[in-house]
Order: sequence, then C-alpha cells, then structure tokens
Amino acid sequence: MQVAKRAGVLCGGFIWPSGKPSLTCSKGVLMRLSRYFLPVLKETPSEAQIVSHRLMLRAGMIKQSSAGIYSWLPMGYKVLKRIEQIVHEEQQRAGHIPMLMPTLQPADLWRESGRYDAYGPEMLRIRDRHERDMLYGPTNEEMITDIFRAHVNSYKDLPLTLYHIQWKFRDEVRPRFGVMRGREFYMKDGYNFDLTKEAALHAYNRHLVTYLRTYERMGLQAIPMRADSGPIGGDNTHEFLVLADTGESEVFYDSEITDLKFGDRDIDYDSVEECQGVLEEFTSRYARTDETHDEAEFAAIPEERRRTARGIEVGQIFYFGTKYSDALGAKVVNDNQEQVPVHMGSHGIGVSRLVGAIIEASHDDKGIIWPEGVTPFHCGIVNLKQGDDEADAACEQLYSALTARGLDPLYDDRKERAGGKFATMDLIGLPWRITVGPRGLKNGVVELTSRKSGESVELTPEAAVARIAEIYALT
RNA sequence: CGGGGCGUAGCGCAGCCUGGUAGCGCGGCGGUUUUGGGAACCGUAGGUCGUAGGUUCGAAUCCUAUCGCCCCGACCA
Repeated sequence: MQVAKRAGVLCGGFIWPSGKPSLTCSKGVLMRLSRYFLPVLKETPSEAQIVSHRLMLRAGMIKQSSAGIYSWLPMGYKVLKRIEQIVHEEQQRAGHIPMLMPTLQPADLWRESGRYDAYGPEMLRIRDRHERDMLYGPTNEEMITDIFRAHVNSYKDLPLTLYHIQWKFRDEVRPRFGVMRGREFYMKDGYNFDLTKEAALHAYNRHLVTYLRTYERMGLQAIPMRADSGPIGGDNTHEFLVLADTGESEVFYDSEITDLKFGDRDIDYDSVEECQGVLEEFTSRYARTDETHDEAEFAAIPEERRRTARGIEVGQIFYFGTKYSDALGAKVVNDNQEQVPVHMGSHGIGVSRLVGAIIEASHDDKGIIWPEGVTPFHCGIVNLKQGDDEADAACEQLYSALTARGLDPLYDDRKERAGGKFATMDLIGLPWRITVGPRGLKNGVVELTSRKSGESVELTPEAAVARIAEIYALT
C-alpha cells in the first residue's frame, strides 16, 4: 500500500488517510487569527498542575467539561487529527486495515470473556431503556473477536490485522494531568489474527516497527521497554515510553538505546527477517519500567551507560495467544480440516495522550514547541503593522503563496501590538514564524524565526516561502 | 478508595474568623495617546457568591445536607 509521505494538509481538521486536502476554506477563514477561534489565556487556570495541561489550556486547545473529560477546541482538535493521521498512514503502510467499532458495547460480550466482572469500577456501566446492561468500551478485544468469529472461518482469510481509532472510557478514580490521564481518551487499537504463534509473533514485530516509525514522525523518541501484561494477559509485551521529567513511571535503560534512530529506512513489512531484525535492534539493550526492572541485569550494564529517568507511556503492544479466541470461540479451519483457535495480539497507541506527551517533551518557558510533524499550522505570519498598506499586502501575498504550495499557515491579522502577537505565537508553538514589518519591507525582506532555536534570518518573502516549503518537503 | 483543600464576573484572586447595599487585577467593550516582545490613561458592561434547607430583622459570611473540582497516596493507556 502506497501512502504519501508528505504532511497532509488539514482544513478544519477534516482528514482521511489520502494525505490530500479534501476541500479548501472559504477565503482562508480558518487560517486568519482574527476570524479563527483561539481562546488563549494569559493566566493559568488553577486546575492545571503539569506543564502540558497548563499550556493546552492557555493555548486554547482544550476546555475541561468534567473531571478527565475535555472538549477539543479548534487548534487542539487539529493537533489531535494530525497525530491520528500519522497513525493511520503508518498502520496502512504496514497493511493494517482501518475500521470503526462503537463506543457502547453490550455487557453480554464481556460476560463471555469473563472480563465483565474482572474489570471492576473502572468500567463505566450503563443500562438502556430496556434494562439491558451496556458499557462504554475501555478496549475492544471482545468486540473485535466477535466480529471475527462471525465472518472468518478459514485459514485462507489469515493473516488479518484490523484496527480502529475511537474514543474510549475508563472511569479512573482520579483523573489528572489533563489529557494525559483523562477518563475519556482517544486511542488507536489494532488486533491481529493469525493461524500460528509464529505468524502472530511476526505481527507483533511488525507492529513494533510501525510504532517506531509513527513516533519518530511525531518528533518523539519513544523507547520500547519490556512491560507487564496487566489485565489484558499474555507473555509478550512492550510499552513505548517517551522520556520526560513529568512521566508517571520510573524507567531504567542503557544509554546506547537513545542513539538508535529508525530513520527513513524502507521496510518490507511482510518480511519476517526484516521485522525481527528491527525488533532485535531496538529491544536487545536493557530498557525496563519499574514494573519489570531487574537490578542485577541493570547492574551488568557499564556504569556510565546506566540511566534512570521518568517516562510517559504512549503505546503498548501485546501478543496474548488464544486467550480471547478460546473464550469467545474464534476458530478457523486449518488446512488439515481441524478447528483451531486463532492467535491474537492487540496494539494500542494513546492518540489523545500523545498530544500532552509531545508537549511535555517539547516546550520552554514561553510555551509549546511543536515538532513539524504534528504542528497545527505549518507557520505563523505576524503582521507587525496591521492597517499599513504595504505590510498588509506583503502578508496577503505570503499567505497566498504559502497556501498555494499546499501549506497551512496561521496569519495573525489582528490589530494587536507586536509584543502580544509574538507572545501568542510563542505560546501556541508553531515551529516557524514569518515576521512582516515596515522596517524589513523597506529593504525588501521579512524575518523567518525558528521557534525552537529562536534564530532569525532575513529573507525575501519568496525565499521565505520556498524555505518553509522545503522544510515540510512539499513542492 | 483513604487523607487534605477549594467553589465569589470569562480567567486569577480578596472579602468569611468578628453577619449589615459584593470588591481587586487581568480580560471584554467605547475612546484618546501609543505601536519590532503581553502599552498608558479615561470611561463602561458583566456576579442567582456551586445548590438546597436552616438560624437571624438581615447570610458570600454562621449551621446542616448535597453536588462539583483540585492536590497527596493506592491504581492505571
């Protein structure tokens, strides 16, 4: 499956895995700050403790609805959709098939697997008007297995990997950290079905590869660490952790692991050897969370390479064999006319959590610093003298030239003072800013500033557009 | 679920102890002067003081109940 490598252009947050814009905005309304909806806050709302939560509130990305449940305001929604888009592209690159399952599930399905009682009060239970027990799904193993058993009967239909990205709910006793540990959360979960354990382990490895590429595209280093299987069960599982001081788990690792880069390698996802090779490369060094930490093994690493840090979990992959296929009777006929339970695994990526995790990993005291792969807008245009004919015209031209190139700029066309505009741009964290003012225009130049380094260069407007386009690898 | 805290204007807070016409800063709106890193001044709008009951001549303030939110811990994608 061929998936465009270019950054998808978002308009109003509507996207689908083609990577192409499906519509254009009326007169660019969605890209002019004076007509957009970006309710930034100068002061930090008192409920927020950690930096990503504070910045998401201040940058007008989210609004809390109740504990652990949030509305995604336009700019937050854009970032969420950009992350979702990357996940879609990387899953489909590996041949995994998108679908969508409901948020509400019948309790009977969970009674079959035995998890209705096992799950406890974190499961939100609901009763409909007919007094039927329902639940707001915290995950989808039962439901996907039910779909599978209804429609798949032969080994010839395997292997199969289905995934969806959907809202889920876990009634956490104590939600906190904004979207990083909400009760309602947006998550990709995928399920593989294979005839044999070996085939299912290849699916496991293949997912590890897709995850490495996915996180790198988001500007993150997420380290696969050996994990605990928890209530999902199974004996083969890795968690992906982003290193950040505010992470909820303590992690222990060999510093060599942070030198590993997946990069732009071309992987044949059907090749058992290639996927196995990547897994070995990325998991052979010591990397554990506190749950699986082994002091003796850790001590065997040369002291100068031992690292203890904190991490945010942004994904997990499992192989759990026939646990659910046995319980729910998901069997296929093999080439020997026998009914055999399928081998399964499940694989999650916390899409909404990633928004917070990326900010935790990428910010400074002025605000967010978006990695280019997930930024809500490719660049900002700051007009320092709104109402000045020359400055207005230069901004309009820049704006048109950027959009004509398929880029998605945010034009600050408000009648604000320079300081306020700069502060807003720094807060919302667009990676590049083009500053347009009478002073530069006198010499035919605008200023291009990196949010990350703070460095500025003076360029002609045409060169600035070309430069941004080059950065985003668009033509 | 144990322990603690807080609900007063869009946001941040004071007022409560010791009951007596609800305040400050930021933000909003109008205006004047400003204009390359969150400007100054003048004016102006905006609040069932979380909710319900009680005590009292009178309750943001005291009492009771209740709802919500936050923090620490245990738990978790």
